[in-house]
Amino acid sequence: MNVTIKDVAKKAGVATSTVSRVLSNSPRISKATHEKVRKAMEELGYYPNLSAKNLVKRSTETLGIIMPRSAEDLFVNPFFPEVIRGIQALAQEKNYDLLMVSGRDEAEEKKAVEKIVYGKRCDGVLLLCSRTTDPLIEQLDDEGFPFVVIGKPATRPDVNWVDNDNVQASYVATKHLLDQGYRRIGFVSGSLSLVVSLDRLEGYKKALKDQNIAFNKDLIVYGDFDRETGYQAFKKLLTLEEPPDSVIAVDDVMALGVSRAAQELNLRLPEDLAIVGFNNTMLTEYTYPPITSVDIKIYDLGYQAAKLLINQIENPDAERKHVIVPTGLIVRKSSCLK
Amino acid sequence: MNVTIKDVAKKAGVATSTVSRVLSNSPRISKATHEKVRKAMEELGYYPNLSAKNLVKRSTETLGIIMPRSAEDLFVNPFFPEVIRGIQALAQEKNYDLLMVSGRDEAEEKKAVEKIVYGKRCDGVLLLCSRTTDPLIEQLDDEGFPFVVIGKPATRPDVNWVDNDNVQASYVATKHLLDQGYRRIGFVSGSLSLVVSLDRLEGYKKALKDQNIAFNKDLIVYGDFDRETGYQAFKKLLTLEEPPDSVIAVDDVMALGVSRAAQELNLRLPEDLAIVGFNNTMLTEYTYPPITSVDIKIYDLGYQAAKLLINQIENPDAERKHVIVPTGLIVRKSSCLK
DNA sequence: TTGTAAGCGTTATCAA
DNA sequence: TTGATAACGCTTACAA
Repeated sequence: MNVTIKDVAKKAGVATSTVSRVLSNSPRISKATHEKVRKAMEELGYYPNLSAKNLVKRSTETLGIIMPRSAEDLFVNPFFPEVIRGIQALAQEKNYDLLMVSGRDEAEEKKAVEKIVYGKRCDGVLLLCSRTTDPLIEQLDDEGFPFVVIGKPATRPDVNWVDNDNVQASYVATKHLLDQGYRRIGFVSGSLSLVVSLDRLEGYKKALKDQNIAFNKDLIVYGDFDRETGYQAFKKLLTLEEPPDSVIAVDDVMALGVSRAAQELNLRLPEDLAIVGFNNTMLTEYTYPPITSVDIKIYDLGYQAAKLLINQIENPDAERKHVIVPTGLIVRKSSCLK
Repeated sequence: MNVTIKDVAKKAGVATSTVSRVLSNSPRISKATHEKVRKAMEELGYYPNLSAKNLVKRSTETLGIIMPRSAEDLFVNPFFPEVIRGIQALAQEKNYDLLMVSGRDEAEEKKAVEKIVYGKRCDGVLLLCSRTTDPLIEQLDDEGFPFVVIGKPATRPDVNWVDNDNVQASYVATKHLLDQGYRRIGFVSGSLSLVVSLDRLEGYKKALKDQNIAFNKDLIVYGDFDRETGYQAFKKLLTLEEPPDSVIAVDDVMALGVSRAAQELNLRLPEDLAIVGFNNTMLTEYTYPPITSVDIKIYDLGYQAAKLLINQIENPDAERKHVIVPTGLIVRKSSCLK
C-alpha cells in the first residue's frame, strides 16, 4: 500500500495540514514538530504524490519541449542535443521537469501539444527553432499560454524569443574572410523563407559594402541545412566563370558538404578555398582541416530560453522579452592563411 | 475560469459520471447522450485535467527517460537523438508522454529519479546505455518499479533490457575484412569494463579463430568513444613493427578519429588501410571515403525498449524479457576494395 | 443506460 | 503554532 500524507500525520501524531506545511518548509511551524514529522516521513519512506499536488496547486513545475517534427532536424543536426542540454541545466536549477512532445505530422503534433497544454501537464512550452513560422505560435499566443521560441519568429516577432544577432554574426564572419584577403566569397544560404537565412545574408552584404566590394548575386546559392545540399550548392558555385575563393555556409552541416566537395576536387583548404560555417558544432572538427565557425552558443540559447520561460510562468504579468545571445567566431584552419 | 467536467455535465444536462464515460469511450452509453456530451465539450472548449485523472487512476501514461549524465555522452555521440526518436515513435503510438530526467552528478540524478518515480510522475523509466553498471539499476529493481535498460547491464543481467548481439555483430564485421583479404586487423576498443567492448572483442577473436589467424594482443588498443582517443589509438597501432592493414573501431566516432589520422599520414583508404566502425551513424558519411559500419539499429533499440517498458507497465506480472535487435553491416568505400 | 456519492493525495482557508 | 475541513477535477462502485 501507498504511504500518504495521512499515514505520516498519524504516525507523527499531527494533522495532515501540519505535514503539508513541513513539506513546503513553512516558517509557521515549530522546530520540534518539524523534526517529528520529518522523522515519520523518513521511517515510512514517504514521497509526495505529484499529481495530487499539481491538481490543487494548478501548476506542474514542468516545461514542455516541442521537438522538431522531422527526423532530420532532430537527428542530423547536432543543434538539438546541445540546446536541450542548456534547457536542462536551467530546469534542474529551478527544479522543473521536462516533457518532450512530438508528432509525425502537423495534426498529430497539434493534438499532442493541446493535450499537454490544455491538460495542464506543463506550465509552459519551448519551441525549438526551425519552426519560427509555425501556426502553433499563433495558437499559443492567442491562448495566452506561456511559451518561448528559440529563434525569432517571422509571423509574430513580439512574442517571447531568444536568438542571436544573426546580421552581426554574419558580418563578423564575412569580415574575417575579407581581412584574410579573400575577395570572392560564396554564400551557401538556407531557404530565404527563414529569418535566419535573411539575416545572415544581410550581414554578409553589409560587410562587403563596408569594404566597397560589389555584391554579386551569382555567389549566393541555396541549400537545405544538410550535407548533401551543401555539397551540391558548392558544385554549383564552381560552375561560375570566376569561382569563389571562399565560402560561408549558414550551417556547419552544409559547410561540411562544401568541404567534402572541395576535397574531392583536390582543392587545398584554406589556400585554394576558405570555408566558414555556422553553429560551431563538433562537426567542425570532423573534417580536415577543421572548419572555422560562428559560435552561436547553442547551449546558452537553450539556457536563456528556459530562463525566460520560467520567468514568464512565475510572473504572469511580466512583459514579453527578446533575448539576444552574443555570438563569437571560432577561427580554425579552414579559413586561416596566416 | 476553467471549464471542468461539471460544467460539461451541467450544459449537457447529465451527471459528471456520464461525461466521464463519454471521455473514456465507455460502451455503456447511448449514442444520443454521447453526441450531446461531445457537443457540450466542444462548445465549452473542454479539456480533461490530466493531474486529476492521474491522481485517481494511479498512472500517468508517461515514460521517464534517464539521460546520460555527461555532456559528452549526450552531445558528441549521435546515438542519443536517434534512440530518442525510436522511443518517441512508440510512445506516440501508445499515447504515452516522455519525461526527461537528468542530473549533473550521481547524487543529483538520484534525487531527480526518485522524485519522478516515487512521486508517481511516470509509470516506468528507460535507462540509456552507457549506464549498464549503474547503481540505479539495482535500486529500481529492488523497488519493483518498471524499467528497461538499453544495453545489457553488467550487474543485473536478468532485468529487462534490449541490446544487440554484439559478439555476432563484431564477428560479421571482422569476417567482412577477412573476406576482403585483410589479415592484420587492428581493434580499437572501448574500456573493457563495458560489456559491449568485451562482446565485440570476443566476436573479433572468434572470426579470426575461424580463419585460423592467430590473435595478437598488440593489435588491440583502447579509446574512450570520442574522436580524439580514436585518433590516438590508431597512432599507437602505427608504432608497431608490423602495423595493421585494417581497423575495426567499436564506435563511429572513434572510427572517424582513425580516418583522420590516416588522412594526415596520406594513407589511402581502403588500399592502405580499411576502416570499419560501429553504430552506422551519419558520421560515416562525414568523411571521405565514407566508412563501413555495423548498423546496430539505434532507432529500433529505442522503439523496442519503449515497447518492452509499456508492456511491463500494462502487464505487471509479465515476465522479464531480453530483446535482441538484429544488426547489419553497411559496407562503404572505406573497406571495399572491389 | 444513467445518476449518486465516495474517494484519489494534496493544499489552503479558517478557526482555535 | 496547529487542526478541521473544504476544495482541486476526475473515476468508479453501487444504485436506480
